[in-house]
This record gives sequence, structure tokens and C-alpha cells, in this order.
Amino acid sequence: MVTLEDVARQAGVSLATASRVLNGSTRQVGASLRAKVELAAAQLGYRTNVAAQTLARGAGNVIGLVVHDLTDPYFAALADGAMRVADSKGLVVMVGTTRRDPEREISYVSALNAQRVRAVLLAGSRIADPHVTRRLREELDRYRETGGRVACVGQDLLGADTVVPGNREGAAALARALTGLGHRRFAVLAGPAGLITARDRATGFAGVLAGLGLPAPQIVHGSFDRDGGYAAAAEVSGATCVFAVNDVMAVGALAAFRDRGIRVPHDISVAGFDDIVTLRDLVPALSTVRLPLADMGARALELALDAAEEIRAESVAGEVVLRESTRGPA
Amino acid sequence: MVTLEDVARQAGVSLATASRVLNGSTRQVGASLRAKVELAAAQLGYRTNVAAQTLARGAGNVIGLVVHDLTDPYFAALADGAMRVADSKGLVVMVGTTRRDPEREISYVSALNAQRVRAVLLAGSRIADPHVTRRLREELDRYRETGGRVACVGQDLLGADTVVPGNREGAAALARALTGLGHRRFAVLAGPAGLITARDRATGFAGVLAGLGLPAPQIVHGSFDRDGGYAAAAEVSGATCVFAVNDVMAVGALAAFRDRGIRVPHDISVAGFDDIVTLRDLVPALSTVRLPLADMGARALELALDAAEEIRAESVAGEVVLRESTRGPA
DNA sequence: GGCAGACTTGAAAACGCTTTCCTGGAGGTC
DNA sequence: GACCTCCAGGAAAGCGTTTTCAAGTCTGCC
Repeated sequence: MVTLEDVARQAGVSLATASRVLNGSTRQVGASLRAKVELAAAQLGYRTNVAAQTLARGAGNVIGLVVHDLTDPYFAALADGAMRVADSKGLVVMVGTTRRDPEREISYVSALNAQRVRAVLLAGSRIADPHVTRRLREELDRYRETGGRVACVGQDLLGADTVVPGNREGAAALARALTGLGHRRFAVLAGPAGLITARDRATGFAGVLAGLGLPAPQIVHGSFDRDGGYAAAAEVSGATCVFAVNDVMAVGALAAFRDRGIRVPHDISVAGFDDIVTLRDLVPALSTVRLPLADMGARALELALDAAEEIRAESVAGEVVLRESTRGPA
Repeated sequence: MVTLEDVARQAGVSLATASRVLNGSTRQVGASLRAKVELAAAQLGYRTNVAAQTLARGAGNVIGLVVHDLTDPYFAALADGAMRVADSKGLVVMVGTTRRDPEREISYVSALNAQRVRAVLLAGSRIADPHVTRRLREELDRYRETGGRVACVGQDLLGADTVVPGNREGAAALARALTGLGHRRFAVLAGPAGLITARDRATGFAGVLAGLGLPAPQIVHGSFDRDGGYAAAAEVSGATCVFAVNDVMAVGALAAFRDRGIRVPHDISVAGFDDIVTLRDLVPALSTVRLPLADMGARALELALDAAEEIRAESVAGEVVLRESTRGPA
């Protein structure tokens, strides 16, 4: 293992000089010494020991990212955006997946704290459980007390900078578009009752219907994934249009209707939320609310990185995209 | 920032004892002191400084994972598998995305080396460029010289433990299944000419046709993603069946045919490779070769972790899955 | 009762880097 | 030519752990 000291010795300079040459310092080093050091480093195949560097500097160059499930394209897109800005800044990303277990989320934050990461990004919806939220928040506070930076994508309830998707508004806009098509009787595949994102989308949607004096939609809860959508779709009855609170659930619903011989959009319309890129080639193409996921991930990291006094919540609007999976009622 | 020393002082014990209590040592510590230390740590909110620990121990607990593109479900699945075993072993994963740029791959390995990660996992196909491969290999060798462990998913040409998907065999089996359906004239959407995975799948497929005395398939190169499949599909002519060397390309091809009014599988059959979970609900459902992606990622990490003398190449077989996107020729 | 042996505890030396502080020499000004 | 400033370079003190080694305490056994 080649150390900086080996390099310094071989170059015939002091440790300090070698350090200044190799690991970005503001201080100048004379051209000849600089060359010697660089040569020695190359010959020896020196690699900075980041652990030592982190210890000495008191700050590392890794940022932590916590998502629920990397195989969910929603989180993959978010992560991708964050990673892009990370490495434009010479930072490296450590990823943890909670598999939707809040305990794991807390323990990841603790682990990232131990790593002294520069920032932690929490992506994904909170559970509406005050107890868990409080414990997570405590862990985050502990991290922040020692200079850590935090940002979230989702709800603004952790006292950190947050990129807030316009869930309620997006769902509302979608509801208006769908009623505009002539629908009156809706079902909402609402996901888990405790998941805030799911709840916001469902209530945003229902709110518009109520405002228009239309009958309340049939609400069907279930899991937030494809299978949840599939199962929930089976319970829909009497609706001409179904709103699944995210695209992967909508995919499940599509499959369920297909399996039961119900044609979309001929017999029933289906809409989702997120506009997952991988799912754009679905047939019928899914009507949905587009969220700029990669940008959101990127933005979250930027927020975390540029320290500010006040806590910022930046909302990003969703854009309704009507495609073939919806049309007017028969 | 609470240090171990603070904890030791508060507990009235030595640094050594505090260390032994808090950070898993084989050494025993008396029950009363142990309790004191734990109490003090809890009161003070102590968090191990992993950087210091890594420095002192000379080995950290992070493993590095390099993939081409996290938004590609193929890599997401691989990553997910690796992360599962990682955190069953108390390890944490650092992810880098190369965006298919070999230079970035090399620099990631270098960065991971600097981090002194326990192991690095390289997922995804190599480019058949001897120069780049050599440089990557040099970087890996440097890492291994100092005790680093490496494993790959893909081709066994880096001198490391490798999980080798049965690309050639899987494609061959698929070809047999498809000819069994009655097809004689094929097109292969072959991806980039230099990408080994793509090439193996294409040649495995073509080999069977040749062996059967059938005409050579039309080979169309293009990028390895959805758009590559879309573009390549436009050039197909005269085939009754199209083999896209991966599922996302097949999705592109499906879209292209749809846009041009060509019905799948009525007018033409389409098959892919990988059996991406997110794509299972496609219509028509895609015939493909299933690869246990998550298991492969998990297995790669296991290989990297359990040190062995010899270099192991473990192959995993693909399983042909015929669905609706293929049928006999009209 | 004394002693070998087994354990527990603490002191202190790494681990590899950064950075502060100091020294000495070069260049500028009057 | 004397004085001051400015700057490149080096010595050494950390950064927060782990771990070796020596010292001390018990236990049990003859």
C-alpha cells in the first residue's frame, strides 16, 4: 500500500508538499517540486486514502441517498438525477434501499451519519406515523447538529430542504381533465392508507370531484406497487374511469382489466401518475401526470449542498398528459 | 461532535475499553463497565466515525458497485440483488453509473480504490476494445494488489470472479424455440457491434440458424436501448420473426411496428432477452429469455466477498419464456 | 498459602492524511 | 544597503479509531 509518505520520500520533498500537490490545496507549490511529486506518484501508483483524508479534513466527499426500492423506476429516475449532479461535483453516492421499512430508513440515516457523509437525501413518501417520523427526525437532527446537510423529495415534514412534487395539484388537474372528458363516476386506486404521497394524490383528485358536485369516487386501498394496482382494480365497480395513484399501479390495473376482458379505454378509462419513462410504450399508452423525476433528484442534491439559513420547500408541478388509456365514457 | 474519547471519559473507562464495547471486538469487557459505556454512549448520542475506524482497521465496510445506467431495469435489478446481500452482511453500497462511457468506468474503479472499499462489483457488458479493457484491468489489478476484491457480472475477461449469464446458450435456445414455431426468416436487432453481451446473444442465435441450414438472419446494429430497438426495427424487411438482443430494445421494436401498422405477433413475431419484471405487463406479452437478475447481482457480491485462490466463473442459464409476442409465421 | 494461568483493563503507538505555524530566502522600496 | 513584505517549503500536531503490549486481578490447584 503506497502512502503519501512514500511518494514524498521518493520525490525528495516533505509530506506537506506532497499533500499540497496531490490533493488540491489553495497553496502554491513550485513547478519543479510539483513535477517531481507527480512523477513519483505516478511511478508508485499512489492512490489517496480517502478514509484518512476524510478523517483529517473532517469532511468526506460522499453523499448518501435513501430510497425505498431501486427497482421501482420512480426511485431509479430520482437516483439517476441525483447521481448526475453528484459526479459533476466530484462526489460519490452511497445508496440504501429501505424496502419500505421505516426502521431500515432510520438505521440507514444512522449509518450515513457514521460515514460522515456530506449530505443525505431522503427520497420517497413518509408513512403518516408520528412515532416513526419523530424518531427519523431525531436521527436527522443528530446528523445535522454536526454539520450534516439533509434534503428530501416528497413531503416537507422533516424540517429539511424539500423538493415537493405537486401531488395534490397534479391529481386535481388530472381530475379536471378527466371530468372534462365527460366522466362522472370514478374509482381511485389509492394505495396504502398511511402513505402521504398516495393520500395527497387521492384527496387532490377527490377534492375536484366534490367541488364539481360529482359523486365521491370509490376508494380502493392496496399496496403502492403493480400488484396492489392489480388487486385493487378487481374491486372497482360502476366507475367509467379509474385513477391509480401511480403509474406502476396503473399498469397492474391495466393487466387486471385485460385479464377480465374489460377493454381500456373502450369500457373503462385508466390514468396513473408519474409518467415513468420505461412505461411509455405501454398499450394503451397511459394517461398520467408527468413529474420531472431526474430533475427533482438533481435539485434535491443541489438544495442539500448549498447551505442556507432557512428551510426551503421547492415545489415542482406535474403536467397532465392525456394518452390513449383515457377517453370519454361510452 | 461526540468522540469515543468523550464517551470513555464520561463512563470513566479507558479509550480501549470504550472501543471494545461499542465497536464489536472479540475481547470481553466486564458487565459493569460495559453497561457504563453503553449508557454514556446513549446519553451523549455517540456515532462511530467510520472514517477513523476504516483508517485504523485498514478496511472499511462499503462495497462499490459500478453499473452503466441505473434507470435501466436490468441494472436496477442487479443492483437490488447485490444490495440485499450487502446489507444482510452489514455492508453498505456505493453506486456509480458510467453512462456507458468506459473512461468513467475506469475512473470509478479508481475512486472506489481510493475509498478502500471492501469489494467492487462491475456489472454490465464490456466493450470489445482491447485498449480500454487493458486500462481497466490495470486499475483493477492495482486495487487487488492491496487486498481489494473484484467480481463482475458479464464477461469473464477481467481476471476476476464472474457471474456469466448464458447469453449464447440462451439465445440459441430461443432460436430453437422460434424455429420450432415454424419461423425461417429472422432479423436480429443486434445492438452495438462492439458490445460483447450483444454480440454473444446475436451470434448464439445466428449459430443455431446456420446449424439448421436456414438463411442467415438480417443483422441490424444500433444502440442497446429502447430507441436503438425502435430505430433498428424500421430497417427490418422480409423477416417473420425479430430477435432483439434485450427486452428494452424489443419494447422499442414493438413501438416501431405499432407505429407503422405492423401487428405483433400477427404480422411479425418479436422476442427479447432478460425478462425485465417491469415489462411483464406489456401487450403483447414479450417472449424472452429469463435471467435471474437479482440473484446474479447477489451472487456476484458473494463471490467477491468470499475470497478464493482460483478465479471463478459461474454461469447462470437463461430460460426461454414464450409469450404472446411470438407465434408461428402466417 | 503460593503460584501458574486465564482474563480484564489501560497506556500508547499506529493508521495516512491535512493544516497550522515557522523558517529562510527572494524581491521590492526608500 | 537596510528594512519589510511575501511566499515556497518543512516540522509537527492533530483527526478518531483500533490494537498491541504490559500490568493487574482472579481462580483454582497443589
